[in-house]
Amino acid sequence: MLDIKLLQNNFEEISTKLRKKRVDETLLEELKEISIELKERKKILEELQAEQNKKSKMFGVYAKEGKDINELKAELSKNKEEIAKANEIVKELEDKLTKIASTIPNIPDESVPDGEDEEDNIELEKILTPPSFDFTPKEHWDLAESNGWLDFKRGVKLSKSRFTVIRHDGAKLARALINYMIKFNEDRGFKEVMVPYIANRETLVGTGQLPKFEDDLFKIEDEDLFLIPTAEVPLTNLFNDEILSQDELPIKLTSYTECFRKEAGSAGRDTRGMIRQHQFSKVELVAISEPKDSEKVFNEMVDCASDLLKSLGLAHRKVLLCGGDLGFSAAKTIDLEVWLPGQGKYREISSISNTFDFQARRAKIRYKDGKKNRLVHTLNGSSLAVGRCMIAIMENYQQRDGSIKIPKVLEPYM
RNA sequence: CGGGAGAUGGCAGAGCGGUUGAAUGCACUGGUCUUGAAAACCAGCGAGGGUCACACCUCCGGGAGUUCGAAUCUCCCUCUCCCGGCCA
Repeated sequence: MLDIKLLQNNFEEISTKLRKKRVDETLLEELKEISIELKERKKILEELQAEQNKKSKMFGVYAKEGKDINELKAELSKNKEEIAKANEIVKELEDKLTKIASTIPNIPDESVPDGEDEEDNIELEKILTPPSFDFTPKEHWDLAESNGWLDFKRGVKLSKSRFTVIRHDGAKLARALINYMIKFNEDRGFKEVMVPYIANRETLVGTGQLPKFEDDLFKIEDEDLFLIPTAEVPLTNLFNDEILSQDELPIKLTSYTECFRKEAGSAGRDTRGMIRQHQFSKVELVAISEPKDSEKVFNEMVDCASDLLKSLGLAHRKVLLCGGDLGFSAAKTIDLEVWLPGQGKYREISSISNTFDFQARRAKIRYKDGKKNRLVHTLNGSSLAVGRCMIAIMENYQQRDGSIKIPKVLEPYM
C-alpha cells in the first residue's frame, strides 16, 4: 500500500515516480483529495464523539445526585443522529480511499531505470560463458520427450493445457534440485519452512496479489481461499499483523512449494514445453529486514541465487528491471536470466524483489525500534524455479546422442 | 459433517450496561539496594489514528443492532478447544 501521507506531502514527486509504472495521474489526484477530505470529516466526527462520550458519562453523576436527566437525554439523542450522519460520510470516504489505494502499485526506487517493457531492462553482469556445441543443440521439449522425462500429453489429459507430468530421471532431477537448493540456501542463513499451498483473502491482500489480480489466481469453489501463486505469499504473511523485535531481524527464510497461476493474459506465449505452467515447483527466498538493511539483504539474495546457478554451471546474466517491467509490489527487481542453448536466448529463471515497506504496510508487519513501532522491509526472490532450471540443465547438459548429463553437484542428491 | 464449550493486552486471567482501554499475576524495561547477580522495593509497560507536544478519537475475534452510554444485552459470521463420524 502506498503511504498516503507521503502522497499528500510530496504529490509531485510521487506521481512523477509512479508515472514510470503507468499509474493514472487523475487517480492519484483523486486519492489525494479524498484523503484530505477524509481527514477533515474525521475531525468533525471525532469532535461529535467526544461530546457524546463526555455527556454520557454525566448520567452516572446525575443519577447519584438525583438530578433530572431528560434534557441531557434529548440533547444526546440529537447528537447521536449527527454522529450517524458524519460516520456514514467518513466510512464512505474510507472505503473509496482503500479501494483506490490498494490498486496503486509500489513506487519504483531511484535506481530503477525508466522504460516501457523488458526491452528497456539493463543488463548488469554476465556470469559464465554459454557452452558451445559441435552439433545443433535441441530445445528442451525434444530432449524431455526422447528421454522420457516429461509427458506433456498425459498432463493435459489429467487436467488441461499447461500441466505436465514429470517422470523417471526427470522426477529425480526435480527432487534433487529442490533438496540441493534448500541446502544451498540454508548454508547462507535462510531457514527452511513448509507452508500451506492454500491461502485466504487477507493473506493475498497482504502481499499485493489481491484485490487487483484475482483473475490470475485459482480460487477454491465456495470458499474464500486461493491456491498460492508463489511461496512469497505465505512466507511473508507469516508475520502478518505482528510486531517483531529488532534483534530477530533480519528474518531469512527459504521454502519449497508448488505454485499455481492461471497465466491469464499470456495466451499463446510459451505454449510449448515446460516454460510456462499452471503449476510449477519453486524454491523461494523471503526476508524481513529493518529498512536500513534491506539493500544489503537484497544483494545477498541476488548473490545467493546467482551463485546457485553458477554452482550448477549454468551461464546467466543479471538484469535490472525498468519501471515498466516492475511488478505491482516491487520497488526494485533484479531478474536472473539463464542461457538456453536450444532457444539461443537468455530466459528468466529467477526474480528478486525488494518491496520496501509496501507489503509491510498492507500486511501490518512492524518491528520495535526502541519505543516506536516501524514498518519492516520485505523482500522475496526465487532461489530458482525448478522447472525452468530443469529446462536449463536439459539444454545446457545435452549430449550429441540426445542424453543429458547431470551436473556434478547434483549427483549426491539423485 | 454432527454434539458441546469458548474467543479480553506478549502470556495467564478478572470484568455489575455508567469517568474500564480494561483488575491481578507472570514476562518485559528503567531505577533503588548489592562487589556482581538473584531476591525485595519503586516506576513504566497494548495497537492504530491525531497533535510540535498534549487533548481527543477508534479498537476487548469480525460484522450488524438495542441504548444517552456496550468488553458486558441481541442477531449473523469466523476461528479455537473437547466428544463423535470420516481419513493421510
